[in-house]
Amino acid sequence: MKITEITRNALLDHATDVFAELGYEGASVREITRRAMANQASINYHFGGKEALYREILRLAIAALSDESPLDDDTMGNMSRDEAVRLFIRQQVTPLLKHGQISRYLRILAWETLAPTAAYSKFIASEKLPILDQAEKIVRRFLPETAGRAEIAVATIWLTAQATPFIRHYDTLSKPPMNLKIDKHFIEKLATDLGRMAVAALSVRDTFSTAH
Amino acid sequence: MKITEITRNALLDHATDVFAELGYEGASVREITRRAMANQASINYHFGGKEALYREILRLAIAALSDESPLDDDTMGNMSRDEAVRLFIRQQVTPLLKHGQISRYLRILAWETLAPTAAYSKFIASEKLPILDQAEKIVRRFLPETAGRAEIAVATIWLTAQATPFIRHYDTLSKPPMNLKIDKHFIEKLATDLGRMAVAALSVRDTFSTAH
DNA sequence: TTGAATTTCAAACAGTCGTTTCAACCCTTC
DNA sequence: GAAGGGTTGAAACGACTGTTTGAAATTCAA
Repeated sequence: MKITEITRNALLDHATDVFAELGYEGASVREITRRAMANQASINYHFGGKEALYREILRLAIAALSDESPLDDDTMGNMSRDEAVRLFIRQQVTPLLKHGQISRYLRILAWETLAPTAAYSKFIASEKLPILDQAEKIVRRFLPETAGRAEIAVATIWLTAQATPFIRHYDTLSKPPMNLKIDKHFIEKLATDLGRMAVAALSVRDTFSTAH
Repeated sequence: MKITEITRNALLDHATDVFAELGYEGASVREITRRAMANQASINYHFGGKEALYREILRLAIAALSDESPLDDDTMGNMSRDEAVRLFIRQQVTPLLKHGQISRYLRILAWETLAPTAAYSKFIASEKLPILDQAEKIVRRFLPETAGRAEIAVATIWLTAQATPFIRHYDTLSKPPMNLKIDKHFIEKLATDLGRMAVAALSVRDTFSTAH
């Protein structure tokens, strides 16, 4: 590996750390270059500035998180609605497994929900996240035909939020005093339990009409 | 009202805005004093510094959010487990109603979960939030006696997270393109639906044993 | 109204921020 | 091995940060 790529990769790696810890504004060029043992001006040379470096990391984050979407419309249509829910939940939970690899990306995106950067806004303007669309399609199969916009919106948000607390509370689970081992077995059980609970919760919305 | 209290209150009010928008680090003394139409040094004079002002706002936030906890152990023990879940959910959802009054506090606390300040750490060290305890007690009534630590932890986190996405996505719901009116009727229906779904989901954990 | 205390004000301080600069260095290629 | 472009290095720039300062203005009691 060329020496120029070494510093470039070191900058990317440590910048991901710092951005995840402190957010875009909180991360300083000096701290990133200090950890990467690179010069203070190296970011401007290799990437063209702090924001350009952040854009590159955002690109890697989106790529790493979106390369696994086994849920396309066709396969989803051929499943029962219960199976669709379970697969959707499983898809949301599995990132926990390679937490060490993508936890930094998840945390960077968490920062974006609270303090959206200009770089991120431009990003999602071009890229579209089909998660909400998928969730809405699944949810519609449980709600009655007469369901209004509000009901659909609430159920959709609810479904997309079933897995997020565990990603958010990863540290709470894995560190003292809980000390749970987040391994493949744990994820498997979590996906199974959450899937069954979600099916049960959504099924309730079907048996009784909630319209007034 | 004395003129000194006017500036003091203006500082508190606009500082709450800025802290909610930009977080503690992102909020600048100059921006706060500019909005409050006060002098740049007024924060140091009235509160003793930026951090002291933030502590005061944290104190107000905790007070505003904790004055409403109708769920003590006694009343909860006299309820059926289904009623306990529904009341717990309702308690979590109701802050949405006076969103205009406490949304800024909620957002400040959301910042704290991502970037905890020293002021906040000292705060929660003395104050304890019984929400997790309440949730765990409720959850235990649904899980089998043989349930392990992991199962209880997962279910507890799940229950506490049922209402949060709607508080987090308040803007998504109330602003275009959704434009849902978050009024008393909406909250009532949301609490009812979420409560029924949560009961259904938790009940599943009881009917079948999940132990291997 | 006078006089003392409180509050406001503009200016300056030391520190950090991202970026620019240009000489010094490394490494490839001839 | 020397030339040349690619890369690194230390220093400096202007803009921003929270805080301090001391004089000016305002408020309140006598």
